[in-house]
Amino acid sequence: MEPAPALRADARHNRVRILEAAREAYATRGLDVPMAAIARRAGVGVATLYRRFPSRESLITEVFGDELATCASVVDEALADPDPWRGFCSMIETVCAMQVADRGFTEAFLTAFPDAIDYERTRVRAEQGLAEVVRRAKAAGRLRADFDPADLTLLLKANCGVATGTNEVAAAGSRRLVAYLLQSFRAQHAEPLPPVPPLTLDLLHGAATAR
Amino acid sequence: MEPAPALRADARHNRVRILEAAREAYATRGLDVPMAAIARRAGVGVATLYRRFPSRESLITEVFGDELATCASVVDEALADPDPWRGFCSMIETVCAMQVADRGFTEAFLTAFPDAIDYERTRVRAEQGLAEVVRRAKAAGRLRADFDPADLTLLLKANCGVATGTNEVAAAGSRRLVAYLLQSFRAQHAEPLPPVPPLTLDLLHGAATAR
DNA sequence: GGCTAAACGGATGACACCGTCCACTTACGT
DNA sequence: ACGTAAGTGGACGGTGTCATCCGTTTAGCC
Repeated sequence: MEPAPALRADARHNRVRILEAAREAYATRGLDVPMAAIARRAGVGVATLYRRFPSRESLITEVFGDELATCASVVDEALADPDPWRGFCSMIETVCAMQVADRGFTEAFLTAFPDAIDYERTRVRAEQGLAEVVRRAKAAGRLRADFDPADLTLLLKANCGVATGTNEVAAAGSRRLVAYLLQSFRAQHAEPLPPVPPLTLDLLHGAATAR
Repeated sequence: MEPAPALRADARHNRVRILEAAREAYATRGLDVPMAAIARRAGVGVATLYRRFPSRESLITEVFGDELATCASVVDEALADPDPWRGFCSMIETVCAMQVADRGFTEAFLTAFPDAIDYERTRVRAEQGLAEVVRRAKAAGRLRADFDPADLTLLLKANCGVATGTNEVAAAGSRRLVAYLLQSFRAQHAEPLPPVPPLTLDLLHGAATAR
């Protein structure tokens, strides 16, 4: 999977610089930063950037790959928590805080990853972990029975909407939204029932791609 | 307020066509549609469009003005409902459905209206109505006491996040999100309390502008 | 040290959109 | 009917971004 043509030392160095610059830029200014800006920030020429990452997409994919890994680790933490409900909640809070802190991350979630084949594995693992977190929380009787794993995607997308705008306000808004939603998710509060067909992750994903 | 320089008949006609075209375009493709596309859709030249609406912003402002008026009428309906809680709920559901159905409307809400001086009056009226709806619902004991009118903005922004992507999926997601949130808003469910400082509308508005 | 392929960076062409300018057309008052 | 001012459409210059090409520099091996 890695026939890595063995980059020269300076090339490897620059590659890292580019990734760092891209991550910073995406985090602060969102996903559609000019390639030239990233190159400048990284202290390299545009050509270097394009040689290393043939398309804008491949760069985004690469950067986002790391973030996705972080996500996966958050899921693992949730599973490690002895209290299933606390794990569930703090997982959600953490990811939402990440979304607010990093605008690019947010957009990447919306825009979906068209060719994220490399991450498919990570993604699947994350999804399985997620399903397990949900299952545990339900089994503990704390999470309402009609909660669907896809509701997490829903929450994430909702949080994206709140995450626009800047820092503190977005952060406060996000925390409040999450607090509200977590209350709805609790088993004790399970009202009649939300009369809505749960969405599958695939559908949401497909829609984002098809846009 | 309307020294209306009395447009010629054909000009008036075209103006309407432009507004219609713009509304359609914004609804389906979002807010950043090329001016040329709108002109073509309206069957007029680009110059005509620019003469009628000096800047892209002024066009958006104009189109959105109508939508805002619709919004205001929804608030009035809520106030007219003898059951405060039902009015509150259906108001939210209606507006959210509108957001999902019209992508431009959604974006306009996020991007804020920098020079919407003309609408200031409508906006203020809508906000006052909103506050009244909230007050009534609280007085009826159905809406939790720590609910802040700004939470409506929060909900709207969250719904924006869900509204991206296409039609049915977005619609289903939105309905489900709203259902969840409405449950949290109910007085009976008022949990310990969301430990989050309520946001003021001004802050949210300011943040969107400052972006 | 010196050679070579890898890596570099800036200049460059292609493209899309914005907003203006100008020569032609048409509504409408007399 | 006809003159004129208002209205119209398309062409055009300006700008910003993408992605490539090419002459120059440099790392790494002998």
